[in-house]
Amino acid sequence: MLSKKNQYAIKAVGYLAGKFNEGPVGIMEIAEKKNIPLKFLENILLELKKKGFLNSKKGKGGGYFLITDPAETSIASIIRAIDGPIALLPCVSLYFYEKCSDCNEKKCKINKVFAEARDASLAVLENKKLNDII
Amino acid sequence: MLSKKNQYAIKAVGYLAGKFNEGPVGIMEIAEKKNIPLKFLENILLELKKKGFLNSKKGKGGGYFLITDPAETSIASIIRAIDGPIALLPCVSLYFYEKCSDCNEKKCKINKVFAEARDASLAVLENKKLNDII
DNA sequence: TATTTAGTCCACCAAATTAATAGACTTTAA
DNA sequence: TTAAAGTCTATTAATTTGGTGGACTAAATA
Repeated sequence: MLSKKNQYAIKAVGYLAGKFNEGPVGIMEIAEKKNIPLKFLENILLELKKKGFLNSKKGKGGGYFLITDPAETSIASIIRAIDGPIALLPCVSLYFYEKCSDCNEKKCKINKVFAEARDASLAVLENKKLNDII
Repeated sequence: MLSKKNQYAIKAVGYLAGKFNEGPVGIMEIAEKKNIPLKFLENILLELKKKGFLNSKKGKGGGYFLITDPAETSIASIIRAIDGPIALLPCVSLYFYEKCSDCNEKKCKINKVFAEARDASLAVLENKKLNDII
């Protein structure tokens, strides 16, 4: 299961994708429309900004806006930015790999099964873009 | 990512699957072979016993053993027993479903994408059995 | 240029969950 | 009867989660 933070992040970023190229969207508007606690949302948007998905404009009429192309930004990339690994085990993660303490991955069947599950899941999450969740 | 507990559970149950019908396996043996903290493993095996996957025998020569057929016991069922939902969002979970506060699931594209990811992942995890990870 | 609106940033907190440990108790084989 | 092995309860430590507070900064506009 994704963290709550990540669930909110996806909703927020989906909302911003729907307003791509329409100027800054106020954080209050996103919080209200998507039912996200304001200050929690602040943390999330800031993090997405640091990770390069969003930018913001200060002052009156300011807000957040998507800077990556929603037709090119995968759902997987958002999940990785917030929660990290998508794989179910560290030893099959592509971006956050950690070796098992006790198994030989060449032979380990657990590794094989979970690599297959990861591939199946990523086939969807890498392929689907923000445009697909507007 | 699965919880550490679940990662250990899968290793342990995989080990027991490899000794199916060979009598009780001591908890110490599992802990050592699979590099799992003994007392933590105790919790895990007890939980798997309560959920109906294992049984145990007390006293000298005792230990734990699998009672479900490893050819029929899916990886998905073990994950559900320990961590609960496999889906990435509550609103697409088959066994632990929770409604979103703010979206119409008939229309929600987020729901659709994550349902598809869930199906892809489950196609593997439901299909792979304990026999496949010995 | 003063005021107001709105985002930035940093620190903090409480609750829940996760990971792990301790130790007394029960059962069973030899 | 004793030693080996699982049972059970409880406690603890660490981490994550979900959230708050408040001072600060930038920009529009009156």
